[in-house]
Amino acid sequence: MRSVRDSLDLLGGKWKLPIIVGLSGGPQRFKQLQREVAGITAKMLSKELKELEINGLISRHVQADAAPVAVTYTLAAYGHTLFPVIEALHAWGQQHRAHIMHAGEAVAA
Amino acid sequence: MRSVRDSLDLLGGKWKLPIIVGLSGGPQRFKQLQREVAGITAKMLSKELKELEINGLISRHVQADAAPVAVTYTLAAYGHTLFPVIEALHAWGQQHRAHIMHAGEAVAA
DNA sequence: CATACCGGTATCCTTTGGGAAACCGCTATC
DNA sequence: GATAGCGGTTTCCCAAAGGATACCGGTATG
Repeated sequence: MRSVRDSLDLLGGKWKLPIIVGLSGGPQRFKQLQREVAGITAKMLSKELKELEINGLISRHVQADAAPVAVTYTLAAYGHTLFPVIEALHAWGQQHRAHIMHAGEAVAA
Repeated sequence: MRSVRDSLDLLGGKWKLPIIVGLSGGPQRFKQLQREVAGITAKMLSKELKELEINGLISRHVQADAAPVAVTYTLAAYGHTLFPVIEALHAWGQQHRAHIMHAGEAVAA
């Protein structure tokens, strides 16, 4: 219970988990990531990325040599430990969508 | 990704999951539950319980015959489908606490 | 030259989440 | 009669979350 709340403290809010999902397929550049995490503003993305980095879940790499200075964000090793959480959420969300589609029938409680 | 967000829509916020955890041990009366979910106010608990009930995750039972009208909240069958989610969150939170102790470096979000 | 992309930051604003405290009728207990 | 517990609701209020918009210097592209 306390541990559930600990997790929620780190991962709570509208965007943290979606961002991690967005990075779970591999490193992404800022704008790429913004497109992937549909609906997020640059301000929010920037802010959330900072917090995620502080907590060691992702890492930020700057390639200064590149022409327009590329920045990539990568899911850190510690971030990978969140996969079970994400998978559980993913599975439940999927199941829930199906559940809702079927709703409308007689529901015996 | 969309499914993760769906889950977050239903379960997001500070209290929904803690409340479900609080009910996972069996039915609880309102005040009992409030004591169990440490820190929650009656207003919040009342509001969150309504939303959880609307979404079919818990059910509310009134025993009007009893002396001071007992009300009990129970995790509905559908609420039980959240156990994998809760367990994942619980495990991660526990692990994270250990992780932080080990690193000797706690960073609050 | 104009436009667009990159990786953001700064400013302003609205919405919401959520806490504190008072109060409700009812009952049982001291 | 006073107090306490139950299951809440109501009101007031503040802080935080989050959205919209504009802007920055740099480069490449048409």
